[in-house]
Amino acid sequence: MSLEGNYSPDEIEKKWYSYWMEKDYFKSVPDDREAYTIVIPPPNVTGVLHMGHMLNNTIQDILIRKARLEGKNACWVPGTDHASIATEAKVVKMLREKGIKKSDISREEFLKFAFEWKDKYGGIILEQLQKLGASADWSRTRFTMEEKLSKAVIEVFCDLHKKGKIYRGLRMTNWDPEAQTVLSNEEVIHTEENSQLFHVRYQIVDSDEYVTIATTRPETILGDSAVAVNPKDERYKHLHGKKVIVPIANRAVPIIADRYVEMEFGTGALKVTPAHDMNDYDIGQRHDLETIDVFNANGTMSEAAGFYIGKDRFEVRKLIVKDLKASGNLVEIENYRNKVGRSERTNAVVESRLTLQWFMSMKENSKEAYDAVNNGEVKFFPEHFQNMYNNWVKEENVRDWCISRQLWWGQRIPAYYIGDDIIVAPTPEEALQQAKEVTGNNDLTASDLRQDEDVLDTWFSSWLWPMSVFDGFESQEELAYYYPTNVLVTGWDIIFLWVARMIMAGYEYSEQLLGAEFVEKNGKFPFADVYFTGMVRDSKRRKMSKSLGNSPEALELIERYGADGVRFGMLSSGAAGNDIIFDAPHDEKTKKTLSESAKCQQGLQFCNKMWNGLKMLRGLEITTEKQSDEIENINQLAMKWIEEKYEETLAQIERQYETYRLSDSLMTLYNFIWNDFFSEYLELIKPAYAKKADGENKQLPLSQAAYDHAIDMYEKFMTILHPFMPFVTEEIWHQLRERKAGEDCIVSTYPKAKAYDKELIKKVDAAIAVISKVRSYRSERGIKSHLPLKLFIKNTEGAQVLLAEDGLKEAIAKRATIGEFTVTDSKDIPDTVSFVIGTEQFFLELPAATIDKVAELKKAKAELARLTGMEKGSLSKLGNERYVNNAPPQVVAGEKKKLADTQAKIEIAKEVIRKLG
RNA sequence: GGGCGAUUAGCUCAGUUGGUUCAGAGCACCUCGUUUACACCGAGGGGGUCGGGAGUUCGAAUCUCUCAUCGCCCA
Repeated sequence: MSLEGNYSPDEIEKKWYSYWMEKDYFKSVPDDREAYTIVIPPPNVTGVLHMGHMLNNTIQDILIRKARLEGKNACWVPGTDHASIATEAKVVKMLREKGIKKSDISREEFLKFAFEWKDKYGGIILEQLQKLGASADWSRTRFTMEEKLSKAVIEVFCDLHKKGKIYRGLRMTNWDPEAQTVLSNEEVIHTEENSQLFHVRYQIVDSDEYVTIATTRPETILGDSAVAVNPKDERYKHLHGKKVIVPIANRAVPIIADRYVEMEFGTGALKVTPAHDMNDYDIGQRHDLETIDVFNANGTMSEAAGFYIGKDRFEVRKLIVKDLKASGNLVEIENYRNKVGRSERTNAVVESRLTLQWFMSMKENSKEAYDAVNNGEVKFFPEHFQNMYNNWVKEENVRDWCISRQLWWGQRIPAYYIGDDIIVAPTPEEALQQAKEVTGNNDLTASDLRQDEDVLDTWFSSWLWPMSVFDGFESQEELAYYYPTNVLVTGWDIIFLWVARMIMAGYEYSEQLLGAEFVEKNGKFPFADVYFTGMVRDSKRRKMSKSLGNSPEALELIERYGADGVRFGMLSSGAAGNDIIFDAPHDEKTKKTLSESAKCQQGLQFCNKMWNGLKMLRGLEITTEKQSDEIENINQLAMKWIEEKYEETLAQIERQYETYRLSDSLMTLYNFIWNDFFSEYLELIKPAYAKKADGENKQLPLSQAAYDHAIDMYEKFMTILHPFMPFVTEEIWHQLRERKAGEDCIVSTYPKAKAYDKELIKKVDAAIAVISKVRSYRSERGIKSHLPLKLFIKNTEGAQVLLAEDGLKEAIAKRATIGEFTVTDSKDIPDTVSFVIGTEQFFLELPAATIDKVAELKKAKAELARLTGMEKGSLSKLGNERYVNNAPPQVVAGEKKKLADTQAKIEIAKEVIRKLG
């Protein structure tokens, strides 16, 4: 690969990814090393890569790559989720396009189509993750509905049933009329929507009087069984026990008194529809009311409604309003905002419906899950998600988990019915055997048993993921090595759907599978840490989604900026746990979000910067001859300093990793590489140009020692940066020097942080400040950067200490273009301006015409005022006994030092003013 | 209705148990520079009463209370 031109990621990324795959670097098999394990949050099998995946998987990849570099046995298990509702919906749609109706084919035929579909489109998202650089062990790719994992799900169902934790019952449930299945509470998204509140009057039986109720759902009037008022409500006391006529339906229903009714809401009278509202159902139970289900499964009006039969519920809302108006029973329509529950998957408005379903009791498991997080066995990052978690999982709030779904795509519930008996068994054969025992009839055959038609909730398979991907339910060999996993990286939106339930499964099964001794030693939890990523949002803070069209195309971003650039962009967009605002611009004309990003661009520019730095180093002439003392001194200082800076950076990054502050780590590293390594270090060692005898301007050579050192440093931070930007680092790693087989950045050694020399760093910081000050004067006065200037430093103890550092003086001279740099005892040097760095005073000689005495005086006076204020503050603090006695000694000592420094600076400022004025 | 979180520079955000110059970073912006790695660059610069108010403290961006605005979770 030539080093010409700018860095172009495309080819390089392809090359290294296939190289890593060939070398099997992502593969993990149990050995005697420490394991570092992450299981992927399995994306939907038919999904395509979106911004959320990129963020999430970038973070997982960083953690895995770092662990690998640290010599751990890093194992990242990829896979996909069968996503029953979403996938079934897609397959149904695909079949419809082929002219096939789901109702016309058998379960077996449907599943055949579904598996064909899955085989065709199922792997796409995983291939896309590879483009991002994900170093998952692809040989371990799992699927929640594959045979082994399904077997585990069925076993778990039977086991929990045996333990009495799974039961079947008739409950008010959430019904998705589009998918035509029941949903768990967690799959219903409640949002505020604009709607209307209809005031409808019901006539009192045998009276001219009416009672007016307010409802957002007039179409359910046909299912009314009562009108309820608050018992304390004076307005309606005279109506208790009377009856009213339900409009349209023309049925008489009782007026009942129930404390649930809020007197202030609407008219204070509530229509009660036990079949279609959770609260109404409860009222119905209390008052023994009739339950009239007026909807069919698909959300159209049922026979029981008696009117509008077969029409959709929202169409009926309009019709019924019209009819109510015509009969004079519509009193008022009020605009209103109310919470509407929609299906997470189909976005259909969810109906409450009384259905017979399978549930899992949450009582015991939720308590364990609560304790796990609250006693610190499982740690959340950021911590505050613990509050949200506790709120859901605590005993008084948690509700039983509805686990059956009226779908075909999923694990079929292993429950078999014969007469009134329910047999739960892992296989039909075992079910038959049990049925014979239960009924006492030995002549039963398989056809006498009817298996439950429903499948299990997708999450009922994903909650086992950290165990089932290691085949933990059939053999414990791998599980014992990889379990518990180290960290789970996921979005906070599935904290209840998934995270809480995996914790429950961990506590339910780890001991059962691995034994008491194992869990005693290693813990029952499925993961030690949970890193919650934020949601990726657009500039209006809306969640990025396909339907809104507000998301850039993930793959286009990778094409444009390279995976490294995109990883950089994702990471620098926001801190852990916070939602991240992704800065993709908007095309005003087409209203579309462009697949562009300034932050990803910055990432690509960073790659380019490193690329060009390498180019420069490689282009230098190298010599083994001894250089001038001046050059040797500068090089020595630069080398010493960058090593200390490197150690400082490393220590900082390590601290940030511990709390998963990965964006901070990347920025720390970015600053080190760009500012310290390139802008300071490399500029310090870079040889100057000199006129040769023939008049040609030629760059001097660089000493071999300095070159080798630069390459060493470069190599070191390639390893540190590798987890964040794997491709560019691997490429540069190989460009830095000839490599033997297997000597690759991805498997290089991550260094351990060491102590570093803070004093040296401070001294060089001061030197950099001097250089910056000189340049600032040049910039203000329009003095060319290559015109040498004279610089003086006042001879003090501090100055001696500073200049005792070999090379420091020369370094300042080189970087600030100082012709003469002299230590002076004089207080007054003509044609100079004076400035203070730290506590040292410097005088910079400038062309007389460029010195503005008035401005200098003004500056000096302002400085004096600032310093005097600071002195006053320090004096009052130190004069305060309570401060001196209460504040920690090092703080007081610091304050004393600050005062002394301030006072020294005040003297200098006064001196400067005296001279000028 | 119950709960959680946020409010710091034009934008996106840090600020680690209250304490050394703590008011920061990146981007954006302004000025200058086409010097020989990189204009996807270099040098320099401007910019915030830390949402308002009160309190605790020797000391508050940080702790407490309160108000305001915004976001989220669960009913």
